[in-house]
Amino acid sequence: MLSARRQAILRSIVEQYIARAVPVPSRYVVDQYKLDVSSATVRNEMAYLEDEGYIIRPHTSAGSIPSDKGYRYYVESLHNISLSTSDRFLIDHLFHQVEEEVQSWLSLAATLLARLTQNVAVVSMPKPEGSRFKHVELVGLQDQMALIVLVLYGARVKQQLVAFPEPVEQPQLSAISNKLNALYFGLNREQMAAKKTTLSPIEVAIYNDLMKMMQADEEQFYEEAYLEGWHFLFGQPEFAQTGQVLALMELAEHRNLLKTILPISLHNRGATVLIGKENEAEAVQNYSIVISRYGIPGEAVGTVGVVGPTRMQYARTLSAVEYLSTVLSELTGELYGRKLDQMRDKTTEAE
Amino acid sequence: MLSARRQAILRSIVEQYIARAVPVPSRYVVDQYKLDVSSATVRNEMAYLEDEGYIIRPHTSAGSIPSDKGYRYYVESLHNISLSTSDRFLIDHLFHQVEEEVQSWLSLAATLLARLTQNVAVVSMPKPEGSRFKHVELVGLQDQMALIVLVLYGARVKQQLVAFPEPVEQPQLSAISNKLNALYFGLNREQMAAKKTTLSPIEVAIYNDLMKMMQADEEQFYEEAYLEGWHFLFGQPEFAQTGQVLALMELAEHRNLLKTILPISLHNRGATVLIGKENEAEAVQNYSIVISRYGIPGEAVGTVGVVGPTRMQYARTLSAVEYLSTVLSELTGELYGRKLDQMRDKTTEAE
DNA sequence: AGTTAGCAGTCTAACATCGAGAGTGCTAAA
DNA sequence: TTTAGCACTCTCGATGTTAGACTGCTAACT
Repeated sequence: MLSARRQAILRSIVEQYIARAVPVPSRYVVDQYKLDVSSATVRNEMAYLEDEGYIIRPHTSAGSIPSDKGYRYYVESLHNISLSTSDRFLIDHLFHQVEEEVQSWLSLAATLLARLTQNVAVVSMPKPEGSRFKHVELVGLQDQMALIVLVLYGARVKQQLVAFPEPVEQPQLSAISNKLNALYFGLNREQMAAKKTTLSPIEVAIYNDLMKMMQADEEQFYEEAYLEGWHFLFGQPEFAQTGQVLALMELAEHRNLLKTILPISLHNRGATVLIGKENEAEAVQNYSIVISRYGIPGEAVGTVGVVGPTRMQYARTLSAVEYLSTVLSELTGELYGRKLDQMRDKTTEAE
Repeated sequence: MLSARRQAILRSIVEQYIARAVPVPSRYVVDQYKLDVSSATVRNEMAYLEDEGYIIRPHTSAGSIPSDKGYRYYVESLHNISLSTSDRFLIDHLFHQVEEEVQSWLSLAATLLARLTQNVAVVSMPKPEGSRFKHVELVGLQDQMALIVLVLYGARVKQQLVAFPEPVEQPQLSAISNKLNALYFGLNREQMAAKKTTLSPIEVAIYNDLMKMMQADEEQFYEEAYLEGWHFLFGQPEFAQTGQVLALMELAEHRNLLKTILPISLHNRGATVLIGKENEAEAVQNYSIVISRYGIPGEAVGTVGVVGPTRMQYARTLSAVEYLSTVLSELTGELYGRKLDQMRDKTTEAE
């Protein structure tokens, strides 16, 4: 446990480094740390902090920058942070006037989060563990072809083309969809497979497609996510050399970034912060990740978070991620037909 | 008109600069240009090319790099280019095993094109000028809420939540959708607006939503496009400083890049190449764009193309864009129920 | 007239040197 | 325990220098 003064000094170093991206000399700490102490005293304390690994010096006669451990200490010491009312108002306002479509919500959330935190934002779809059949519709496109529109629980809509060996008329298609709807309503994939019924060849073809679509839906957790705000990263002085961000972008384009990041949130309640080397994946060990699960546990959960330099505004980022997580939770709740107050119980409990 | 030798020299300079990204000295031109001439002769010719603005020298005693005009000459001199059979085979193969869903096609096309050309690929949705109503489906989600699933011509499916002032049961929803389907089948937005009928308040609410959805569909031309391959750009030596690409990325994230790029293809048949300053938008004047329209003129068209440094492999890029454009045209054709050979007539005619 | 050898001249990139400035670490005194 | 003060270290920008890469030009050659 650090003495109060050392804490204050560390805090000052972290905040100044976050703000200015330049090693912080003892003099600047004195300026900010109002109590009457000289820079020499601060230097002594800084020497201790350096020994303990909270701060690092680029070279002997330079100021200090926080280490991952220093950032961690700083983050742990944050509490009672919350987004400014004006930001909250902005978010609420924008969410009220956006289309009522999941994609729009997520896209808006990603854009907003990126803007607020000046970093890359990640928002994934809210998804139940497995997909459940709700409704299917068959729309004839031409003689031997139709569009399958599959509605799953959670207002997820899938579409796929299907070709038949022989022409099929719309009335017949409607009959088939009625039959399938009656048969499978409310079931998940296993239950549908277990259901023994005799189906015509055409129905079998459609049934197979439905199963494939539901499976694909379950697998595309990692695919359907919004990544927004790359250009902020390039603006940061630590990434002036393109090489630094290159690895991260490659990861992102191969969808591996999402596989790396998204599972983090699932094992924790509330927002999680991973700083630099605390990350398992090597490519993100120069970055910090602030991430939170949202949605209704057991029903449908998604992930919302931020990736940025370890030198990020943790307080602001944490509060932004947390606030957006509750907003998205409410929206998911509406989608799943829960009463909002029921939902609030579940999310605030996590704090 | 340049003499054959000057052409050959220019060509050699362009190709070597594309390959190595380093100013090309006269000696290297001699090495590649097999005929017996000395570097001095080549230098004389290079002096001419420089006077005429085909090449540029970074400084007095440096090799030369092609100017936009030089690239333009080079591109014009390309002919009979086509993608290697192995690449073509790869593309065909991958497109055969992908899901039959427009999004999958486009995403695959973007990824492939980015890989093949090592640059940023842009692929936009195939879209008719206006949207035409095909089918609507109403799925009750909870008492006072339903999901509108709107199918437009071109297998475009839109979904939106709608809330009612009072509970509405599924049978009533089905009745409404039947009525609307009978009423509006095959109409575009203007025709739907012109159609005078008496609608119940709930029907009016849905009608309004439908109109909004169709309008949004028409406007989202610029939104729905796939951009893939950013990381290649950062690998290029000319963009080692992040500042260069920053402007482009910002443009991309605000969707303005698409507004800039996509219209280019619409006024031309076949692939279009815009080199450096030939671009109108300032932010892309350091880049070249190779872009082509695809689809069925008058029915539904989309855009496929590449953005990269002016120093790009034009032959390869052109052929890749052109080939993917025909592949996507065929797929669009299937979607719109045209016979493939009809379609081929239209697209090859453009060459 | 076109070509070329040869060489002077130009420019860059890499490296070394230098000095100013910034900050520290240490010492000795308060 | 704190601090004034100073020697020491390191960076950064400026300046200088040199080797090497190419060119441009001239004069000779075919």
